[in-house]
Amino acid sequence: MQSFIAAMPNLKLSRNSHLPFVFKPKLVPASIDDPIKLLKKAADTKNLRTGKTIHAHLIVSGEPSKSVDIFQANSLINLYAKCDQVSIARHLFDCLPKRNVVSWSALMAGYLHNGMALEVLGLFKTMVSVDGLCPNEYIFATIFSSCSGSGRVEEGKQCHGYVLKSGLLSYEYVKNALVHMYSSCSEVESAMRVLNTVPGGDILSYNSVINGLLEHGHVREAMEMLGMMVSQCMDWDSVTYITVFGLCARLKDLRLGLQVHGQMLKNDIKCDVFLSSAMIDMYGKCGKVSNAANVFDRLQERNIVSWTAIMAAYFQNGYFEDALGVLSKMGNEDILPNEYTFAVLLNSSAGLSALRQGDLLHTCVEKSGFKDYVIVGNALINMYSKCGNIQAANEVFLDMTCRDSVTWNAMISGFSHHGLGKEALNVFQDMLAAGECPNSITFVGVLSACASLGLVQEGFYYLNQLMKQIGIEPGLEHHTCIVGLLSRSGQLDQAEKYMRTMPVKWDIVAWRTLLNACHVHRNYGLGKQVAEVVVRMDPNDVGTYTLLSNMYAKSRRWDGVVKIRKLMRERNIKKEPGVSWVEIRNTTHIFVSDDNMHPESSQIHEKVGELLAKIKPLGYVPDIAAVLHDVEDEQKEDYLSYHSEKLAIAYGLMKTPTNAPIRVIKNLRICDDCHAAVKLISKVTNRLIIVRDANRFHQFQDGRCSCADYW
DNA sequence: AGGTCCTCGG
Repeated sequence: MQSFIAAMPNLKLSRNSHLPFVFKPKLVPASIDDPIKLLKKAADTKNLRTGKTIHAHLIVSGEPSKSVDIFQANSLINLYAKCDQVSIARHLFDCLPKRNVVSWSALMAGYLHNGMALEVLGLFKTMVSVDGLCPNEYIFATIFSSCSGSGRVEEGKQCHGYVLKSGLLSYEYVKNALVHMYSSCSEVESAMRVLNTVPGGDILSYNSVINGLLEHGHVREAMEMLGMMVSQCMDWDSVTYITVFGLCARLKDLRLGLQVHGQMLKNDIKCDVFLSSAMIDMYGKCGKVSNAANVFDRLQERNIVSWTAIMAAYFQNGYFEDALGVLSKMGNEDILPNEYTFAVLLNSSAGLSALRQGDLLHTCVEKSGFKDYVIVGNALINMYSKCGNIQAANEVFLDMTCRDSVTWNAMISGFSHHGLGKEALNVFQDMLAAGECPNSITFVGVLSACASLGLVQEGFYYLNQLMKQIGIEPGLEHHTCIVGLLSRSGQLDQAEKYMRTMPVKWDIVAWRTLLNACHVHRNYGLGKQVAEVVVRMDPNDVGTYTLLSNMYAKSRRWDGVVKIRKLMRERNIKKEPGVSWVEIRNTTHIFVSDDNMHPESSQIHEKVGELLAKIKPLGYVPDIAAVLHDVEDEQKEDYLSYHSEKLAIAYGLMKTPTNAPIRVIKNLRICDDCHAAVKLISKVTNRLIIVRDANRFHQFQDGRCSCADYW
């Protein structure tokens, strides 16, 4: 095998490995009985070192005059292909004087495993047209799989015809691969036709079809398929369990999930990293974090996917700190995050509005080279947007080389939440120009943008014309946007009429939108009626009582205020205290209205007094009507000064450089008085102040707010 | 001597 040996480029063992065996003969038996068998074993266990040693042995012991042993050559190609050394496999292949079908199939499988599906299709053409070889069932299994990987259904369909005529479709491997090709290329009908009309086939085909259905959102059909599979009494393999757990996760069907878990234990299925991750995911999506943590804690073997799955389970159930905490535990075991991990971490930071944490993660993303993954870019946009830094979100957006619909939606709704309707609509225009198809989420952002700009006609145009054209059925959330749109422009009666006449099953969010509008437009008559509806829908919602009591107070109906307080006492509803927080360097400072817990409390109060004195000449009048009537008049102003957001902003002004923006997060809606005060504070201090309240973002700058006094 | 299915984000 002389030419073959000479062609072998990478034979010298890696720098830190042992010297070639000729100097250490005891490492390898003097003669190898069955090198083919050993090479197969090395390939199957991905043991490149052993494989190379055997290769070396073959070179040294080979008779120079002997011609190439095709069996040995194929085994070597297989070895390097399996060990992710495709270029070496290719080199050996190219140097072969003669190749057979096995040589081709081994090499093709190597390319396929390295994600180079198109290369496989090219090889196939050469094999047939140049070498004139006849493809067999092995080749077609690989070809169909390559078609799945590259989305080349047309080539796959031609091969489908061939395997049908030649009878190769009777091989289960071929049939499974074909079914999988159709399933993954969203031709599920064809997949089911092959599955049902060609005799034979096994559990793998069912796995493929159910997965294909799930991936394209046909959950009901996937469930039906599961039923058919169960009725055929097939033995499930571990992929079936993974598939069915995926189905449970999608349906959030905990009962089925537990049942399948039980069956899995009974049947003594080996739980590998794939299966355990699917289980963690299922429990997470079904809201059972404790079960997910249980599965995770018992794992013998964990990989990055297991870690990301448990992290995601915490995140999806609102345990953002726990999700972030997983990162350091991972670090202890020297596991490095990947793009999915970063996406979960960034979204957890977004959930906490932890800008500092998000910034740190952004740095890690840049350093570790994951910044160009779409899911990471999307998560960065989401994080910056939810943490109140919409400019940074936009920078990430503009910097992205590859965008998907989630990217566009994140930017549109980000601008909308920040009250930047114009920017949101511009991004929407760019999205259309870029050829990205909007979906129903896009239109929620677009309609909210119309609302914040008061573009009533445009809003209706998007709802009735454009959405129809694209084929998106308006849902509850779109109709709610219309309620907001009408309300915002002051057409409260129209909004109320829209809710009364449209055949929509309105939820509490829609009613609250109308209620808010009544509050902002001081239409307390309608407001009180709407509030009654909201209270009936959720008797425990503190916000509604607060709003209602506020409306009574503003219309000086103290009897109403008393009534509401009595109602709240009876129903044992406690008023949630106002809490605001602000991040200064590495620390989050928390302020609760009316308390003096902060160590610098007296300086802060002094600062608030100073600020209020500065803005009074600009027209600030404390809104004492908003304060409950049983408080002494001279105390009312004090009450207002100690609102948590005022304390947090004052502290931010004390502790940050003069040009730094201040970001405050508040648990409740910002009150009228604070809103008016902060506008003027932004003017006298010349600062950008961003407040995220329970509903939205307020960007205060130069005496104005991005919400245009509507929130 | 060679081949197929699967887990983590919105």
